[in-house]
Amino acid sequence: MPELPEVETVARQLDRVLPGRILRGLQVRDPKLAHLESLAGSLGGARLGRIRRSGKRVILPLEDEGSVRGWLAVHLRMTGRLLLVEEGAAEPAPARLCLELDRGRLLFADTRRFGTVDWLTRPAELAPPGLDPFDPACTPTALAELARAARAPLKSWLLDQKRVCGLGNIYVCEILHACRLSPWRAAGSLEPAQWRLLHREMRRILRLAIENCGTTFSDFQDSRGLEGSFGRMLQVYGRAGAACPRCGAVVQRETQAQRGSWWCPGCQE
DNA sequence: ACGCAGACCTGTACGC
DNA sequence: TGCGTACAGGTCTGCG
Repeated sequence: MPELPEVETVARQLDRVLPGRILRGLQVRDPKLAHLESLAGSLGGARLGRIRRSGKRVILPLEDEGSVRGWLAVHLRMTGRLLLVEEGAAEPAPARLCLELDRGRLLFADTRRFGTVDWLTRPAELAPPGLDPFDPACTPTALAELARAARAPLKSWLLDQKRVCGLGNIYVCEILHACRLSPWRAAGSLEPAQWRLLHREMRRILRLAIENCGTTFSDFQDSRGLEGSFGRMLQVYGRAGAACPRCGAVVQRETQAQRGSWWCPGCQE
């Protein structure tokens, strides 16, 4: 489910309440996360630091007297959720992992079990794989340079996290529609003005989605168990057969690189 | 460098 | 109601 705005939403919410809380215990409830079992004994008493996003991962630092012991890096993949459960409250969903805190618990719930949690100890491992859209280094020129001579379709190119990180299927479809660019267009064929437009629309749409706490298409929930409201603003994603809000043509869905692409043949080229 | 198939998992929606 | 099928926001590996 989660792309950059959803991960950012979760990280911001957790950052308001988690820093300073003490980890009392760690329960691994899914054998797929058995690699974390050795941490259960060693991390007791550690203090949570500032929570942030790196690419599509949520980073939870664990500290000791101000020095960082390491970072839990959570990738939510399709159905992962980080849910904060206050003292005494019932667990809203089956959890794969439970961090017991001095007050309450943080659950990692994840129906499809694709999500990952890694214990990182080297700062270099925290870096996102590609350019973050909000990184000052991510400029229209930098994007154009990265895509120079790329023949890959624009959509596949943008989904590759090693280039730009944070975009997923929903936001790529929405950004390309906003720019009037076809998902099938070769990435290396854009003019400088189109890269400027893409850069601007990418940031605008992601920022708007963050303000709306993300998109709940089927199962995204934030750390409070609430849905995001950006779904109401979708122009093309999931709207095959509907009229394009801009030109009125019928929105199409076609499979591209094994995934659905939604776009408007009337105004995207 | 790229596309594609298949994996990893489970739930939901839809057609018959 | 029940069964089968398609599909889902992500990413990896292996093959051509």
